Amino acid sequence: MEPVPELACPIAPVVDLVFSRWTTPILWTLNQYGRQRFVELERRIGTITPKVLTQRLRQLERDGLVTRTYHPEVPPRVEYEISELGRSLAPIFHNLAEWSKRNLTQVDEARLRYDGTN
Amino acid sequence: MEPVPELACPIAPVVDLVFSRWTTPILWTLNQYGRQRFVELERRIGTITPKVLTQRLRQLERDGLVTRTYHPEVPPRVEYEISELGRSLAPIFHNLAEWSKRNLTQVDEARLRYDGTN
DNA sequence: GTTAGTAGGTACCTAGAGGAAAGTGACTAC
DNA sequence: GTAGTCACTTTCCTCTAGGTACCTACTAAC
Repeated sequence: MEPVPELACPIAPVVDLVFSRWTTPILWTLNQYGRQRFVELERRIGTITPKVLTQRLRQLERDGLVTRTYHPEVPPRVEYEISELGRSLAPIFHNLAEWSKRNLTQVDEARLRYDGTN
Repeated sequence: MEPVPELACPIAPVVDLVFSRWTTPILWTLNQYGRQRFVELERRIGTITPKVLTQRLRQLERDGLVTRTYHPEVPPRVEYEISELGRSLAPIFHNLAEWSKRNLTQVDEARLRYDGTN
C-alpha cells in the first residue's frame, strides 16, 4: 500500500472551490434570487461582515463562478450575478438539498444514540 | 458549532456535515477502499495527524456516517467502515467528481484571465 | 531489556481566518 | 451643514482549528 497524497481524493479541489466558508450561502443566494447588489447579499446572508463578503466575492469572481458589474454612478452601484459556470453547480446543490430533506433526521437520531450510550 | 445565520441556505447543515475539513478525504477513502484500520486510513490520506484523524472519525461516527468496530486484541485492532447513511452520499461525490472533470479547466482559465487583466 | 506496533490521549503552541469598528469619496436630500 | 447611501478598505483584535511532541498499555520478538 503506497502512501497516497491528499490529492488522491479527486473531489478535494472542487470542495475547496465551492464549499469553503461563506461561499456556499453566497452562491446559493445568487442562484436563488438572481442578480443583486452588494447590500442585498449582505442583508440576505445576515451575519456576514462586508470585509469577508468582499473577499469571498472577489475569490468567486476570480474563479469564474460569479460575475461583477460596476456602474460608476453616485452612489456607486455594483451588481453580482452567478455565471454560467456557477449555474452548472445548481444540480449538485439540488442533490444536497434533497439528501438533507431525506437523511438529516437520521443524523440527528444517530447523534442522540451516540450521546445516549456514553 | 457556530451561530446559524445561514438558515437562509438550506444546504448549510449538510455542508458542515460532509464538507468540513478532512471529512471529505476520509469519507472518500472509506467509500473507495472499503473497511480499513486506523493506520491504513492514516497512510492513505498521507498528511493528516493521528489526533485530527481521531477527532474527525469520532465526529463522523457520532453523525452516523461511519461505523467503528473495536477488537480487544493485542495489539488492539479497530476497523472503520462507511455506514449505509454514508454510502448514500456516493452519488453526490460522483457528481462532484464529474463536475470537476468537466469544469475545473474553466476555473483555471478564469483565474488566468482575472490575473492577466490586473 | 529494549524495540516495534496499535490506537489513540494529552498538553502546549502557533498561524491565520474571521469579526468589530471606523474611515473614504462623491453626491443628494433635508 | 449635517446626515445618509453605497461599496468597499483598513486596522486591530480574538479565537480556535490544527500541528508538534510526547505519553499510555499490552505483548511478541529480537
